[in-house]
Amino acid sequence: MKTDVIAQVKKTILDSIEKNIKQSNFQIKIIPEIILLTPKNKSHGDLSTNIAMQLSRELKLKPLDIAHFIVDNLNIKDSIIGEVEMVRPGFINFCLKENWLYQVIDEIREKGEDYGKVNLGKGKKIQVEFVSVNPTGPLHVGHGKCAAVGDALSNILKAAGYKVEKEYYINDQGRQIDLLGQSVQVRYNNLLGERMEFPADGYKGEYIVDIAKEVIEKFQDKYKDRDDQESREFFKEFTLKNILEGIKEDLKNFGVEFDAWFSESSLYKQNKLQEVIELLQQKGFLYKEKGALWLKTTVFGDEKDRVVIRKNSIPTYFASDIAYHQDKYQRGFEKIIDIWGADHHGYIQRMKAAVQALGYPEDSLGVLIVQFVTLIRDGKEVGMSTRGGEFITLRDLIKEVGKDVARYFFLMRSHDSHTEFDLDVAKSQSMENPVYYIQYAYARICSIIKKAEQAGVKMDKSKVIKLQLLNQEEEFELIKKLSSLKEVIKKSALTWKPHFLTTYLYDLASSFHKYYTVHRIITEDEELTRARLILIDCTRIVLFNSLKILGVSVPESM
RNA sequence: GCGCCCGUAGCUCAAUAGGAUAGAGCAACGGAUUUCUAAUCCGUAGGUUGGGGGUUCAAUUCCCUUCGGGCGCGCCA
Repeated sequence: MKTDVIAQVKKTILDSIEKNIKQSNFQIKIIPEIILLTPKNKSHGDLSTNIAMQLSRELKLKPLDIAHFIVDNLNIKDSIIGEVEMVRPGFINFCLKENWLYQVIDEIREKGEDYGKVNLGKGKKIQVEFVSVNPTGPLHVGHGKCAAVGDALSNILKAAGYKVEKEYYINDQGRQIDLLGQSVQVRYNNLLGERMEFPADGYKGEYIVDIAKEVIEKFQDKYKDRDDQESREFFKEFTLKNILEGIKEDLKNFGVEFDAWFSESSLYKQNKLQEVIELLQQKGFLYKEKGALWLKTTVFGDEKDRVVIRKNSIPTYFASDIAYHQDKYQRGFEKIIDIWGADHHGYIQRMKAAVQALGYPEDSLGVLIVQFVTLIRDGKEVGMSTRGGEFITLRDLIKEVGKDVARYFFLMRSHDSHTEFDLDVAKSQSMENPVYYIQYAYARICSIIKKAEQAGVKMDKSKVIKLQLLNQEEEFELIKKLSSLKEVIKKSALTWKPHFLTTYLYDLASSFHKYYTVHRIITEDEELTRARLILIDCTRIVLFNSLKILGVSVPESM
């Protein structure tokens, strides 16, 4: 089994440095974590550490002197490590012999679809809950960004060795749902010529009328001019089901599949809410005031205490959420990630407080805030107000630009910065569009491999490949890029930022395109051709694995 | 008023868990194709990282302050 070359070299170096420091006369309490990273400037070597500078303050010595001591006593017997040098402030840089790059190729060939996986999570159970839009209307583009981020992050965490479950929480309960049912009921009656007053804060969207029309199609005037319990229940359920199906379908078309759909009303049916209130009562975090029941969230740093049961004895949304989160922990998740839109950020503190009141550590719950999306058309902002009439749903967006482009655009920037989504760029099949740029690299590789096969050069595992023939600058660059996938996955998983992977993919595609332009893959020299084919096939594998994580498809021809 | 996020090239954004000369794309200008897909590649130009302090050997990154933009501050969800 080919193992991770870089990881091995790192270990060798780290062990030696650490041993070295320990054996010295240095008076240090705790040795800081020694970090080896890849310098952006290649004249600084393949790996670099800043440990000498980190130690300099405590030791009151010049960083360069410390670096000298470390390097002089370095005992590294790894054939792959070449030169070691010290530079200005106190960096220690390691140059590796070119051999290591060929080992990367071997590793990729051997691991194939598993290349890029790391065991950071060690099987830890983690839940990612996202989208969770109230089922009172269709998904809009902002929800699409949450969906893309949540889905990609889940895939990244899986690749990083966590056991991940994706969940959607359905608020299928309470006043808003009653109101939703009523809205359709009134529209239904209106369509049938009945005069019935529309609820004051009812849902006014056109989709409500569409649902009413569907009721007519299926049930004609069966519920006409009725306002009894049965008809109300009927409209509520019909509408809920209808909208939820739409949401599920939209998400499916967007490439997002959830492992679980969790219904709020199930919490009530199973008495979970009552249980959690009693638990909090026992723990002494609840008190009565002004006829309502309050949770002492201020104990855990919230601005003010929050109501869980209203004066009218109806629980708040917050109460359901507490019960819901308790249920998550009871299902054995060690870590919970909630992904919310930016308009909910004010909710983080109270949710974290609730989790702590339940007895779980603060950082067991992580909340990821996804900033808003602005759509641009013809250089102008597209109004997103529901009333404005220009409202664009996720479904519209997918229809207009396609799933791949939509997903990529949502993932190419950091989730905590606003996304400016230019529809014209997204639709252009040109170099402006980064999605095509990356997919094109993949298609190009597939095309070359096919061509080589037709010419009789097949990638044969049994043949000995002379990887040493890969000695061009562009080839080294490309292999180095290939080697850094694992670091990228690791970083994305630790910071919960999928955009690191997106950026990486673009760079990788760029390295390949450059290589392609300068060198021919299929040459007169069969051995060279074989070596180069292996290289681009490895590139294909890495592109494939990364695009799969992002949920963007891989076309073999374009 | 209080809290959170953001401010980097003309525009949209990056910047490895504080690191070395702040990088891409678009737009502008100039080049490359008898070649495995030009949806590509190369070059030029473009910056006081909003302003001002501080911490550090080292700050776009951390702290304080100020300005500008977004969002949130219900017994709504």
